[in-house]
Order: sequence, then C-alpha cells, then structure tokens
Amino acid sequence: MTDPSATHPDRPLAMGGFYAARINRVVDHIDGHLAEPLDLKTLAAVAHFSPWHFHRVFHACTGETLADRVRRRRMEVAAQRLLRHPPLPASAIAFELGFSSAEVFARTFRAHFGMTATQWRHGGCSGWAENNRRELSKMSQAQSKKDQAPFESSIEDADHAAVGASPEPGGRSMDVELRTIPAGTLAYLRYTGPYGGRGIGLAWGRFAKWCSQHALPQPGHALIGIAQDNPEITPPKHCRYDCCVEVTAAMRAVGSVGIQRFAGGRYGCTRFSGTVADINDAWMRLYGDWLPSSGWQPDDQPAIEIYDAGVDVDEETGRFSCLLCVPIRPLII
DNA sequence: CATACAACCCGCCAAA
DNA sequence: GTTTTGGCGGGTTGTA
Repeated sequence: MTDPSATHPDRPLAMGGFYAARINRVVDHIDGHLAEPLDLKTLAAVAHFSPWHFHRVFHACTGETLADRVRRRRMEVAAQRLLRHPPLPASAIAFELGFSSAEVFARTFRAHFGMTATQWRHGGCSGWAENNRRELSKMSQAQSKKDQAPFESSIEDADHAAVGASPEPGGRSMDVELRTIPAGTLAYLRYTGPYGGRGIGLAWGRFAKWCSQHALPQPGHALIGIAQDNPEITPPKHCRYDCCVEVTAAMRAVGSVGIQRFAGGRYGCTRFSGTVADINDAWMRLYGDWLPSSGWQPDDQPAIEIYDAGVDVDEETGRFSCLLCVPIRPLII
C-alpha cells in the first residue's frame, strides 16, 4: 500500500515509471476536457507539479510539449468526428473542441495533417492512414532488428493470418453478439507505442504480475484491454493501450498503475482467437465488415478487448483468445 | 524557482 | 453560405 510517488512527489530519481501515474492523469484529463481551456496552470495542478517544473517533466516523459499534446488530441478527435459525422459543419466540430473560431481550426488542421478539413473528408484521411501504416512497419522492422526476433511477426504472418482467421472473404456475418456492459472503475497500466508489436504483450505480462500481487481480478471480473487511440489517425509512437482490471470504487492508484472510470454502454462483441499478428485484421473486419451492415454506428468511445479467460498466451503458437467489443449506438439520432 | 526574452500561436478583420 | 487563407497586434509558451 506504500506508494513512493505519493510520499516523495518530486524525487528526481527513477523518472519515467515514477511520474507515469501523474502524467497519465494529465493525459486523461486532457482527453476528458477537450472543450475547455487547457492551460499550463490547470494541468500542472492536475499533476501536482509547479507549472514550471511540469512542462519540463511532461516534455521529458512524453516527447511532446504540453501545448503540442493538447493541439494534437483536439486535431485527432476532430479528424475522427469529421469522418463519423459527415453532415456536421467543420466549424461546429471546431467549437465542440474548444476552438474559438473556424479560422483557427482551419489553420491548425492544415498545420497538423498537411491538408484542409474538407480534403480530409474527401478521402485525404486514407493517405494519412497509409503514412501511419508505413511508419508502423518501419518501427517494427527496426525493432525486430534489435531483438533478433524469436518469431517474426508482421509481414509473412500476414497471409498466414488471412487463412487462419477469416473463414471467407465475402463471408456473411461474423458471429457478433450485442452486449450492454455496465460502467465501472478500472485499475490500469498504460503502454504508449505502436499497436501490433511486442509492447502490448510485455505490458500485459507486467500487469498480470501486479494483479496477482493485489489479488486481482476478483471473481467475476475480467481483464480488459483498451485501445485509447485510432491507429489510422494517431501516429504509432503516441498510441495508448491500457491493460485494465475492474476494481472497487474505493481502489486507489498504486505506483504506475492508475485508476480510471469506464463509462460502459452498448457494444458489438465477437470472439477472437489468434496471434498479435492477426488481431488487427480481426478489428478491421469488425469495424469494416460487420459494423456498416449491422444497423448500428460506432459510438465515440474506445473499443475494448475483454480477456474473459485470462491473458495466457500459448508459448508454442503465440495464440490467445479474447472478446473484441466495438462501442455502438443507433443509426438514427 | 524567478525572470526575461524570442518564437510561436490565437483571435480578429477581410477576402478569395 | 461555408471553408480557407492572409495579415497583423497582443498574449502565451518554450527555454536560457
């Protein structure tokens, strides 16, 4: 129960992990309050840092300055909404995200994405997504050069995956079940970096250890993975993935494991079984094939993975199983 | 940690 | 009409 970061908040030793929880609190606060002014003072207060010290620490921990972070998140959410709410004027989206005028929004959008909001809506987004994919494969091959790859993941496994995972290309309905998942409190360990590499698996390993030390999960509670970012919009190095376990509302943050609320809601869920190389493909089919023909539309929440049978990965094959759940809402409205 | 300074960005008006 | 760009003053941010 002793949390060193709580008793010695400004100890400069042991940087990253030490500050992780406080940085995460700020990052989550930003995402939850994009419509409000997010200046240095208020955010420093959230992190319990002095404003001056804070932007230094934030920059060192995340690689971007605070203002850059806030701008990027506003841009990424705006980009998402431009696609998901086609009839909505860009200016309306701008105001929802705290921009005081359409001009500032237009300028900021071009500076960030290298195209206008209108171009983004008319297909420019796919070019951006393509860039992210290129960046991702560049990162993953740079990494697999570093650790001399016990099992190669990305490229040659891809067609392997297509055979194993998808029964039929045009195959009718994947098996999707609608579920209403109740709200709750989650303890989480955050990984920030490219989806699809080894990072998420390593994070799960650390988190599973933490869980067992804290007698979690409690009976009836599953482990949940939350992809906080859309990898087609957010650059790989900034993508967040939270390894989560449901806890009681009284639970407090410990070390680098933080606490967040889960809003709950209605989800379309399908069983996944395969390796990390396959899972992106499964997500694409859920979003790209099932969702459009389902009579539902995606809700503005992150998708989640429910590990109802634990996070055990088969040592031999690298296979694991979980439930992929996409947040949905009715088409009308 | 305070101050100071330069660069950057926001907000406003105008216009394509 | 909406979106985008240009120009410019004043305020904020980033860093020494």
